[in-house]
Amino acid sequence: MIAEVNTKITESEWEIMRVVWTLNKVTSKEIIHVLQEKKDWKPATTKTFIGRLVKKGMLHTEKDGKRYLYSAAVSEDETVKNVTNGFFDNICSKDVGKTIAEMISTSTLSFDDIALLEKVLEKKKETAVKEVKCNCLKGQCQCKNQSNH
Amino acid sequence: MIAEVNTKITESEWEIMRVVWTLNKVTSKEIIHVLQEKKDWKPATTKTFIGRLVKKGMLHTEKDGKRYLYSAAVSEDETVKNVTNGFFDNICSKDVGKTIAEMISTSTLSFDDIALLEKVLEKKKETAVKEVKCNCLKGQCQCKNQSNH
DNA sequence: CACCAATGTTTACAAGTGTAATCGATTTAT
DNA sequence: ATAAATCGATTACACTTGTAAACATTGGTG
Repeated sequence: MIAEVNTKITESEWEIMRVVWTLNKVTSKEIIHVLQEKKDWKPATTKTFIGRLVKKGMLHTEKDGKRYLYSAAVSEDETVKNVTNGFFDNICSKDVGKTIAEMISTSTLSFDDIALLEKVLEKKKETAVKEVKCNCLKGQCQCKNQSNH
Repeated sequence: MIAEVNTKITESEWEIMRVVWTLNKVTSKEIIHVLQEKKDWKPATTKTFIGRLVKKGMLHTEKDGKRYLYSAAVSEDETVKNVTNGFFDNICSKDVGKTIAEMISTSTLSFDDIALLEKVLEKKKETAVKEVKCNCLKGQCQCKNQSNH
């Protein structure tokens, strides 16, 4: 069986992972250094999070003399996907489109981004549905509120 | 000064809020009933979450005889926006577009959704930038990894 | 080779979260 | 009017998370 990786990630752990994703193979010293500036964490604090991530299986370790080189056991993409999925679970699937629209409106995007999004949308037409089915249970979204029999 | 509302919301609290957002003005009994099915929570559990939400200022109460009628003090839209903002804080602003594209790819969308998204994108062109500025600190995203001087 | 500095491990502790029982007040039914 | 049912408030408790100090180990330096 595959070694189980706990993909749930906390806010602080995310900070660590970002450094690892960026630098690929890092020592704790480097992570500590980066986060000391950004988050004003004491070295000990960063160490704690590193330790927890290793235990969770989200960081690989490779011995390098006295210390370890840390690397990511899960990709950033994968993690982002997990989080977004979890988030979309909290809203009615009918509202996902509207919510994405909202995100677009409030984000800063480049022309390239827009082009990409247009392309993706174009492609999406192939698999678009007439109406998204609501997956909520009665009492947890408007669609099923009035007349769902 | 405005009564402070703590907008941070936990997974379980979302469940409660969804019911309130849907039903607008509810008794604890109704909330309990809805969530007993979905989450298999004991009434006491639901009560705890309701209490915490009231304390946080996310639920308004209005006395109705012996009991209360609960209503939302924050809108679903607002809450969704808060959560997405928090989420986007965890990735490089340069990657927001790509991430939204990813969301579109993996979501089920209707033709109407796509039309809406196209419209929003069209509008977005007015304020699009040549290149999104990366807001990460060195060591936390690739853009600044190589040559940021 | 002994010691020091660096690095990982253990322990600590308060606050938040999930889960729930119990208590207390009060409305409603008998 | 008294008992029963209901509903909010209080208390409980384990686990997670943020924050960090103290401790232990060990590779490199003098």
